[in-house]
This record gives sequence, structure tokens and C-alpha cells, in this order.
Amino acid sequence: MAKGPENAPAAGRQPALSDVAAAAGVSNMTVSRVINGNGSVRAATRRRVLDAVEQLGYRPNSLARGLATGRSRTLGAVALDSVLYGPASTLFGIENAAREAGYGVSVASVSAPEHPLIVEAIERLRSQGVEGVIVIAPHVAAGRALEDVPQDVPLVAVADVDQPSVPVAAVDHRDGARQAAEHLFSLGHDTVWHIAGPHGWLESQAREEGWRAVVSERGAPEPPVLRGDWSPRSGYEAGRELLRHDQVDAVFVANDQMALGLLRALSEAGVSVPHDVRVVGFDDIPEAAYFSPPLTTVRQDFISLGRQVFGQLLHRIEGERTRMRSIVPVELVVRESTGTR
Amino acid sequence: MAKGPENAPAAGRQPALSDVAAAAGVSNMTVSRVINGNGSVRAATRRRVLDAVEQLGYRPNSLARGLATGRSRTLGAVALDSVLYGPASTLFGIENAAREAGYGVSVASVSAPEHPLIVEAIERLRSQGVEGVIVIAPHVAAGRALEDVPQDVPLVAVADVDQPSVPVAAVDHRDGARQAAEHLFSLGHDTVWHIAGPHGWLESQAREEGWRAVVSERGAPEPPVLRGDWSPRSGYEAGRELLRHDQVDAVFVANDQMALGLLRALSEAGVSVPHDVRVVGFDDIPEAAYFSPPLTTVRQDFISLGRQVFGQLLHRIEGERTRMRSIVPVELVVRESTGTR
DNA sequence: GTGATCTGTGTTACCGCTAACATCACTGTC
DNA sequence: GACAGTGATGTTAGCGGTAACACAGATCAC
Repeated sequence: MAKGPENAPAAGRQPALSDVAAAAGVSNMTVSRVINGNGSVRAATRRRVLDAVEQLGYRPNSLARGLATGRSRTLGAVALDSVLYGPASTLFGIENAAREAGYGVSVASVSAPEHPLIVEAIERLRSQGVEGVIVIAPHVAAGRALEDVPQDVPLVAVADVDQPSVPVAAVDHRDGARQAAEHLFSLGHDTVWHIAGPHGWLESQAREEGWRAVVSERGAPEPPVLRGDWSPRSGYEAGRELLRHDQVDAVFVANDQMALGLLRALSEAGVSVPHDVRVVGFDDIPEAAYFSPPLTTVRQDFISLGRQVFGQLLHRIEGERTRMRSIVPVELVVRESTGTR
Repeated sequence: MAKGPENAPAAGRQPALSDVAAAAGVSNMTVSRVINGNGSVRAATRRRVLDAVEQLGYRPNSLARGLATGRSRTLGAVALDSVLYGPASTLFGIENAAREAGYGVSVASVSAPEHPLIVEAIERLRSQGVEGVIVIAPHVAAGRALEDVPQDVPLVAVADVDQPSVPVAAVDHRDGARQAAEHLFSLGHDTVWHIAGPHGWLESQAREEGWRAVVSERGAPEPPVLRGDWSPRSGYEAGRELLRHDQVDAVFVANDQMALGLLRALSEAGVSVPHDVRVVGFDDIPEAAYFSPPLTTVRQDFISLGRQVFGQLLHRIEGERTRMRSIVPVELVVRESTGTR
């Protein structure tokens, strides 16, 4: 009368592999082999197992699998918790690539790209059992933090390609900046001003260097660099500052949001873009095409970036130790803010 | 001469709890008790264990713990892979709240809020062993998808509060829309036009309803609703359409990006904001304060939203079955786009 | 002094899965 | 017809933790 426990599979809880095995009348290993498609199993047996899986609604428990294999098939991403267009897009690009490869993504956000926060975030992810970590915090502090992380975590950064210790993938900010500056020079300006991003950000540096290289190659006088913090407000303030100088007629701004602030400052002062001043941004945020006027800017391919950086992490996880660096190309998108006058 | 395996702790791999136990000369359970702070352990013993932990650099393996306890301390978030400001901010708000409670967050992105994609994303997260899932896909298709998910996954949605089957938390879109419309009426306009979000989005609906309620309460004539897809482009097109009507002098736009497109269309047509037309948006994206002119809009508190929705999920995970709904208040931010003429 | 109660610790079994090895028919070979 | 090789399956022992119970010694009530 009394039923043994083996008669009550999946009593309330999720069915386990052993429930499937019991239902199909095979051993656990056979089920495991069917699920994972390795080892050889007779077609008829496979059928029986799959039927049982179907009927019980079995789903493998990835914690158990991870524990047994030592591979969790999960990666961690450290991201800034701001909704900056670049970093947020990069995160989704990575998730995309990870998904295709059957990996899950755990995120740990940090409120600022500061050393202790980043180290702590990486530790958090580690203790969640991720196989590797991607850090999207393109800041020199982040770069230094990466060196303080135990070497046993496969780690890849979305950062400047000159980052020393870890493999990196990055958009080619320098080239983007060069294209932007070249474009402005090609329109006949004597020189090009620059509103840079904040100190310490690798993207600021790379974009600034790209701009400076072109100015120098052209033998043009190098105007003082103005500096914002990526926000529209700071672009606006830089714009007010620019208005105090004469002969500013071409400005390359390190991101679109600051460019928006600049456009605002210029328009308030009755300065017309592109008639009096030409402006180029960076990022091609969705709004950029609808600024007043629509903004010439540099577009980045985040899907491709995600794929690159994920691919690097995978190599790293598989033990490769070569120091790789991927560079994702950019594209200049010309709009009215650098139009004909 | 030959050393037994017990003499070689942490041989290459991460130290495990048993390595700590061996080093401290206690049993595994004692270490477990010290780590988790439950059960009673003599102060001296605790000290020894903690020293061993420190010395070996031990970190608990959350996969193993999750397997043993049946609780992974991880939640899943389903998010759209676009960088729409609201959804992306909500994701970070959730991560914030989860972190405070010691939870990790796994993300699964979907390219569109469509039924099969969402169900698949939830399944993916489930098989990653999450304890519960938060769906940030405020779309009716998403809502329906939630009903097709097995009831054994604790599930909370960031969606409209009228969502039937699952608990939800949401920003009070309806009230935000009401405030926006009331604000425009209070400036003396006869009626208020509306550029709505796309069909099927709960936020579109709620914002549209809020607007319609005010128009109706005021006994004003109800203009036809224009509809965009959240993008600046669609706002621009709606703007072109509006320009064909006379007597449009107040417009409530369902999000800031479309409002930007509208501003662009108006400015191209030589229509001045706020002199000829007043405009209110929704979201308060960081750019909004720097539009031309700066945009009056409705601000949402995503940190608070994240906290609410995470709290609900936690209740749900703990077995509570009450159908809760949280509403997060909004705030109207008045700027020049509804300024005096 | 005897049993009840507490503290501090250890033992055992198991969470759900897989790696590694073992087993047992078959098959083909000479 | 004995033997090696192969394909299909099972057995065992973990992965790194924790729950549940066991147990020794100290403390306490009466």
C-alpha cells in the first residue's frame, strides 16, 4: 500500500534528471548523454528519454551542472549604472554575443569608475561563479583596478587599446576623432576646437589624441582644449566659454550629449550652426539626427564590439594567454551641423 | 616522502570550504557556520576559521551553496536591448536594489517585446537557476506572455498596473500625463494635442488615457491622436502632420525623444516654441534640459521603481501570493518649452 | 545527585549533475 | 572459435556546500 519514494517523482519540486531516468527506465548517465548530445545512445532509447523529458517538463539545473563541470556558462559584466549611450549599448552587444554562444550574463553595476568599486564588483561576480568578467568602464582608474584583480579570473576590458595588462576590445575612438577633425578641416577651416570628455576617461584621451594629431599634421594652431563631463550641461558651459573667443568656427565635441549642450549655447547666443560654426559630435545617439541642426557625428558598432569582446573572453577562458586587442571601426555620419553655408 | 592529498590544499584550484576546515583544524560545518553567521561557535574557533579564510583567500562558491540550499540568490531581468531611457534606467534601478539585498542579476535581452521572445528569455533565465524574474517590457504582448509562463516562477513585471495575472510595479504614467495636460491647460490653451507612443505599449496607453481624461474633464474638444514609435524620427513626422492643422498651440508628447523630433519639425517650419506652440514631453532624459528650447517634461524615479519591483519579487519568492501593485509617483519639470510668451 | 537544557562541535546524507571507469553484449577477423 | 574492437549502457565518486541530527560536556533546577 505504502508507496516508496521512487513512485513519487517530482513531488512538488522541479523534476530532476533522475526523475527522467526513472520515467524512461534508464540510468542517469543515459539521460545526461541524451541531454548533452555526447556519448552514443541508441535511437530508441533516446526517443524514450526525450519523451520523458517532454512529459515531465524537465529542465537541466545549471547550478548542478556548473558545479559538476566547473563551468557555469555565465559571464559577468561590470557596467556603469548611468545610461550613457556607449556603455549601455556595449552591454547589450555583449549580451547578444553571449546568448548566441549559450552563455548567460550577470551584471554588476558601479556608480562610478573608481578603483575600489570596480574591484568589489568583480569580486561580487566571481563569487557568483562567473567564468570570466568583462569590464565596461573605460576609465584609467578602471584600468588600474584590473591589474589588482587576481590573475585567475579571465578578464577582458572594453577600454583603450593601450591598456597594459589585460586584453581589450574597443571602438577606434582615435580614428573616429581623426575622421571628425579631418572632415572639419576639409571644409576649409583654419583650425578645429575641441570639447573633450572628462579627465581619466580613456575615450576622452583617445578622442583628444586623434583630434590633436590631425591639428598638428595640418600645421594648424592648436586651440586650448575645453573639457566637459559628458553631460549636456557641461557642453553648454563649454559653449559659453567658446563664445568668449573670436574665430571659433569649427568644433569637434567628444560626445553627442555635450554637442547638444553646445548647440544650445550657440543658439541662445544667436550663433548659427552650420553658418557661423560647424559642429561634429561622437556616438550617433538616436537623438543626434534630430538636434537643431541635425548633428554630424561618429557612429560606433556596438553589436560588433560586443562580439569581439565576448570572443576575446572566450579565448581567455579557454586558457589562451596571448594579449589580444580588437579594434572596431567607426563611421562618420555627415549631417547638417557641418553642412554648406 | 610522498605527500598525501590532504597536504596539498588548494592545488591550483580555488580553495574550498574543506581546505579552510583543514587549515583551521575544524570540521566543514564549523566553517560553514562561521561563514554564514548562524549556529554558535566559540569566539576562539571563529577567529581561527576567519584567519584561515583570510590566509587562503577563500570565497564561498555560490553555485554549490545554491545547489545545497535551493536558493541561488540570483534574479533574472528581461530587458529590451534598445537603449530606451526608461527601460535601461529601470534595469539599473533593479540591479541597485538587488545588490543591496545580496542578490545578483542575470539579464536576458529581447530584441522586441514579442510573445515568443519573452517566453524564451524567461525560460533561458530559469535554466540559469534564477529565483525569480522581472520583466521590463511594458507591452501588451509581454503582458500576455507572462500568463503563459509556468506559475512556478516568481514573476514580477514592470508594466501597467492593470496587468491582470502578475504583480506589477510601475511609474504612474497616467498621473504624469494628467499633470502634463493640466499644466498646458492651466496656461490657457483651449485644448491639448497628443503624440502618443506606439500601439501595444502599456506606457503609451496609460499616458494617452491620462491625457484624454484631462481633455474630457475640461470639456475641451478632443483632437485626433497622432502616433509615433518613440523615436525622434517619428516625432518629427508627427510634427509635420501637426503643421497641417490650424490652431495647434499645445502638444503633450509621450516621450522626450519624440518631443525632440517635434521641436525639430516646428523649428524647420519657423514655428516658435513656446511662442507659437507649447510642448511637454515625458521621461526627463538627461538631454531634455538642453533641447531648443529646454523641454518641460515628466520625471520618473527609477531607483525607487527598482526598489519597489525588487521588493515585490522578494515577497513573491518568499511565497506570498497576494497580488500587489506599486505605483511610483512622478514629477513635472517645467522648462522653457512651456514658458511665458 | 539526577535529569533537563544549552553550547559547541562533528557526522552523515544529500542537492542535481557529470567524468571516469566498468560492464556487457555484439561484431568482425584470422 | 577465441580474441580484440566497438557501441550502448550502468556504477561510482565526486563538484562544494548545507540541513538535520547526534553527541559530549557544562550548567542549572530541585
